[in-house]
Amino acid sequence: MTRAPASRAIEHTPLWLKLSSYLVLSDEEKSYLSDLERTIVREPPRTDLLQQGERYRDVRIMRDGWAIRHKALPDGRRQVVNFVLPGDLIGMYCTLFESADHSVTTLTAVEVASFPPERIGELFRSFPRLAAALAWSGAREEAIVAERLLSLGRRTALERTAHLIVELLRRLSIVNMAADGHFVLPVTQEILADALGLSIVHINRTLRRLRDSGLIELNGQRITVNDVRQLASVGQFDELYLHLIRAPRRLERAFSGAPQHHNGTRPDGEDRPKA
Amino acid sequence: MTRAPASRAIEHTPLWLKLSSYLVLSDEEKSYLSDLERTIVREPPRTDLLQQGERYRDVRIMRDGWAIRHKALPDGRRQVVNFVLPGDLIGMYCTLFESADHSVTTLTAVEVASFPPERIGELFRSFPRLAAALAWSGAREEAIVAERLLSLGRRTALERTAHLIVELLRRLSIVNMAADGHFVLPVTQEILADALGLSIVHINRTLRRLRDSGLIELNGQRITVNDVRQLASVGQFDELYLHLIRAPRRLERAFSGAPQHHNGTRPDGEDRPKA
DNA sequence: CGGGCCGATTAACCTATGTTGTAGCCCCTT
DNA sequence: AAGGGGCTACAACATAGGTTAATCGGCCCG
Repeated sequence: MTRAPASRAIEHTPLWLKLSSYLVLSDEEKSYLSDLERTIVREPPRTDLLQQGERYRDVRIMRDGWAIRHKALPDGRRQVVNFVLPGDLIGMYCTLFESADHSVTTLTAVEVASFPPERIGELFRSFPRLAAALAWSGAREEAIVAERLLSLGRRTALERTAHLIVELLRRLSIVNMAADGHFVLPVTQEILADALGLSIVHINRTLRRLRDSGLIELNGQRITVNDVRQLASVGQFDELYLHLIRAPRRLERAFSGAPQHHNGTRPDGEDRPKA
Repeated sequence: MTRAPASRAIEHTPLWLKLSSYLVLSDEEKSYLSDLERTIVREPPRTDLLQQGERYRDVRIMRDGWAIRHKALPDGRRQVVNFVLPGDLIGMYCTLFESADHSVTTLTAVEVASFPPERIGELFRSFPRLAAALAWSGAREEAIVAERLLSLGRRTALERTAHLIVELLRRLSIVNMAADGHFVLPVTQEILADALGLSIVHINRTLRRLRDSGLIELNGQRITVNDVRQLASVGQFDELYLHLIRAPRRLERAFSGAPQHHNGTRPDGEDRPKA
């Protein structure tokens, strides 16, 4: 692992990009966030950033590169739960738990920020809007996992594969890593198989069908989506679950006040539901 | 829907039970939580508490009864994402989003508490430890979904089914709804099928195998697990993912201080990682 | 008492996907 | 240049699980 100074201004950090699509953050929040990303670490491909069963680890913020979050059965069968892209958090949840129930492994060389879990408490106490924004980010991740569950449970191999490709395309464009329907997919077919609950042979067959039908092109790790519309329709892709829309105004309002000490009296209860 | 006064003291509320297995909460936090559960609503079976695509809804806390969280494809195929048991939150995440990406439907008559989403902001601002505890609860739920993803992707029908039964048994015992390996499973085989990504016929076959091998017994909706150990081993069940262990002490410590105003200066940074 | 509906059950048959095995390609290392 | 490892590709065969359809029992309701 290599250490390196933070090279980008916080405004160009993928996490910032992602969060600010959700909330407008204040200068104080911005500077706190940038402090969290102060310690930058580089790791080579195929490094475990977190291991199933592990007790304790720093929280990481992915800044550049790809990783996978995966779980394994004792006999070696493996499921990729999600792809970790720039702007995603690693082990955020794990700090709330005694030990990790999944592993995170890099696919490419990555650049991650790293901070000790104690700072999560600090964050919740002092920066409630930031805490809520991170909860939002976690919720969005869970929504992605739930959608993948729908894929594995109820979509055919072809549909699943199409769906995943469209999802990655959408997620990558948020952080400016995809343009014109093509992007780099630094992934072996084995990993795709483990993500989609298929055998490696069947993933191969399925990709072939997608190529033969002209929907996608593959050149090494570069994938080109020729017709996003049609691919999305094959995969029954509905981007609602990615929750790319800004927070509802009513919620913004609920967060807009200054943080308050709790003092035993309950905040104004005049907004009770219809009696 | 029927309104009813809160009948139980907060200490016996399932949410309280669940959260206090995680954090020791103060009296102030206790009274705020009890205030959130002030408005109680009863709903009959087969009622939608939340609908995919819906814009806005109160947050609900399940106090009694069962529900399912599910997603549907346009053509009607359906996946049950999770079972909602007493102590679980409904739509908590959805308030952070513009609209819901899943539905929640009751299986039995239920008793839920209901509060407007604005109070989430209030909660984050004034009760950071409570906010963290709810984030923990959300993280735990996502861990359950991820484990189900592993099931659908990599476990056989028999393993999946065994795994789910053990999971429900464990979750129900936390809220005192299972004893001696038996509990009420208010669920049709169609719902089980939708939860496990199987056809209804195959669920039937699989349950038969489990019965024939003497691992479980079914009498109407009552299910009895004769040998939890063995059933868990069939399902490759490892309860790590349920995160039933109390919060690590280091995190308790991080939360133990009084809430602080943020003031632009960063809280002590002396606990940086090894340099 | 006679529908009629819903859910469980089972049989017979079918297919999507898994398994096994072989080959070729690319890229590294020596 | 030879060898080896990792990955893609594809053919041949095997099977877990899906589909269709029929039966049965319980329960509600007129």
